[in-house]
Amino acid sequence: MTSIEDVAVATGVSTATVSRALRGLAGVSEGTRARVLSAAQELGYVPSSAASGLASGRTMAMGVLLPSIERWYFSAVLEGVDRQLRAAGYDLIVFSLGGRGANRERVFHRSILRKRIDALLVMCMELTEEEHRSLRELESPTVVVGGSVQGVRHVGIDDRVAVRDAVEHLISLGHTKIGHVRGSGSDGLYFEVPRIREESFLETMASRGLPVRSEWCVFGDFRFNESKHAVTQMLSTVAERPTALFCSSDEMAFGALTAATELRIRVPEELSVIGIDDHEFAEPMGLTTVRQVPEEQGAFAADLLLGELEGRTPLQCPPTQPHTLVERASTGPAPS
Amino acid sequence: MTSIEDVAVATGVSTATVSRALRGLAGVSEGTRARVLSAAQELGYVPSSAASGLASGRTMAMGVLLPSIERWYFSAVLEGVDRQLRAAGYDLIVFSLGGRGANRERVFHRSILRKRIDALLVMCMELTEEEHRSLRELESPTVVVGGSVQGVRHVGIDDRVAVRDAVEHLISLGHTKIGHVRGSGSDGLYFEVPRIREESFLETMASRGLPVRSEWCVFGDFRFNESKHAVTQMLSTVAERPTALFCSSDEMAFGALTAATELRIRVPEELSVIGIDDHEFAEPMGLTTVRQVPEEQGAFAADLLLGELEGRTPLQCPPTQPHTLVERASTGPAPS
DNA sequence: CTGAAAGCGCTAACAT
DNA sequence: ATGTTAGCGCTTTCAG
Repeated sequence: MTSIEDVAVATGVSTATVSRALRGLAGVSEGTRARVLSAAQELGYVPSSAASGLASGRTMAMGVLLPSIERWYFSAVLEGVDRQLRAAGYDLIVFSLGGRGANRERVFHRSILRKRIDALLVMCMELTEEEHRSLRELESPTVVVGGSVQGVRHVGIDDRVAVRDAVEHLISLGHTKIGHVRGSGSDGLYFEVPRIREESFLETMASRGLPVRSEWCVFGDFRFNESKHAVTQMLSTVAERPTALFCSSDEMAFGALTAATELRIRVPEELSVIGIDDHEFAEPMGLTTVRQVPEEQGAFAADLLLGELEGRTPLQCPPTQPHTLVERASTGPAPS
Repeated sequence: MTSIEDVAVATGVSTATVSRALRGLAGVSEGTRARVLSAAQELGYVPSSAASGLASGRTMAMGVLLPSIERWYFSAVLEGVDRQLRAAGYDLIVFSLGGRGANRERVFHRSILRKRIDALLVMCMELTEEEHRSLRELESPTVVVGGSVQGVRHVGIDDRVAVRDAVEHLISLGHTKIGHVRGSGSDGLYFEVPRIREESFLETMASRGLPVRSEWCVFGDFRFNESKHAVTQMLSTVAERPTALFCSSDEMAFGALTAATELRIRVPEELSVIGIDDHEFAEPMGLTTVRQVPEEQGAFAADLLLGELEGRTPLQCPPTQPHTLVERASTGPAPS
């Protein structure tokens, strides 16, 4: 590998000057900079991140800790994070717990703390007190994306209001018999979001004086398949059917939609379905939903962290991210 | 930060011994090792990856270069890669081109080559000759996952055969009027797979003496929405409809399914639909498809690379990954 | 089995 | 504007 030394020799300057020139620092004459640049180019020189990281204390990499990569929300956030990071010349290191929390300790110690990252973005999970302390000692700025977590600032929509908007949309269409398809965090990894969504559903119903029937509330595990089964089961056994279903995520709403189709229950004439997310499939499936844009959330969070790494003053309370009701064909007036 | 020096002092041994003890190398008495371990534990010592990377030349990180994170196949592969890496104590660095190939040069030089990774897994895209050379100089083992690429070994299914299996399944059901929903790589990032799938469709049809009608072949861009529109358009304008549709991916098959539903075309009575992938939604949507398991492919590729990093002899031709036809409700006998 | 010492390749004062 | 000089924290010969 060609090192900074080689470039220095080739240009006839010191390594310090090469370093300065390459990083665009002030205090290098234009002539020298040009010669350094071309020599570096010529030699195919690429600085070693390990060496510069060791010397400068900055790794130019950011970590993202998440429960799993594959879920729509997570990969979308990742996409947004990556976009900003790439633009800023930072690398993205992914720490996935792969659905299980078991190896979490190892992830944290063997990876995150190894001075490999300058900042950490945590997706929808709580850090233990000890993990927090470790990060504070490392002085790595941290932010949570997606689910509010006590004591840590977070970037995300206001789930409470988003749910209320969804449910009130149903109510405004005349629905009173409203069921709920809820999720939960696998292994308690991101339990906050499903909980808040359920609470808000109950609150909104209560505030409108509408009863909630427990047989209309089923568990869809944030998944299409689970939701489809649960909803099928519910719709085909219950004495009286709900006229609308609020689903805590679009994927579960897809399940509800599919269940309805298979049971020959017309949507929205007999059953309205609303979700949350605006998943890529929501539009083609005609699903009414509350849109959130995870990619933007990820980008926002990444920018926030990036800003702090560049010395901007820490933002203690990032602004709430926007959500919007998107009306499509899956909701309609309650049957009379 | 507590350094190896601190641990050495606390234990009363040299840093060299601490290093050996912590890494489990031979030549350290059990007593010493135990004392070192407990001191390290006590002090909360975590080795710096930059320092050890610089000194040893191994970063304990692997890179994954992909066109975008969010597409199902990519994130699923990533999940598999991460699983194996995590188990081996390696970190995962993600280089996403974010759909556009523009910043590719920068990604490569500013990131990949910066001695930040020990090996590179490339997803579905070709490396330029120069990129290859760079990696060879770095001596980083490389492998491509998902689409065969000339001159580089790759891990993936045999797309040609997979497509043939799908199409022959339709033919065996008596279909002769078969259409195709094809994809393509965005910006030529992963053009190989869609091309092979299309070719194989044509070949299979030809080999059975079946004509291919160009008006039945539409472009779905590997997406639900595009596919739905294209299929809707096609089915509602064509003089005679096909009785079956082979879709180059499940997501496009979902689009076809949805299009059919909206047009009140019964599946599979009037139209059979088959995809490729076995996407998470395929089962609940009742889609017949050819299953591939990207997570396993990613894990396999990661293992392959990991093995070489540990000195196992390079595998020039990784075995073809398996695919299986999964029959569900979306395919049935051709209408008579 | 353990220690001393020489770097790995770069950055960051401090000089000039 | 540029060079000198120390390290950054670890690994790795080479001795003992």
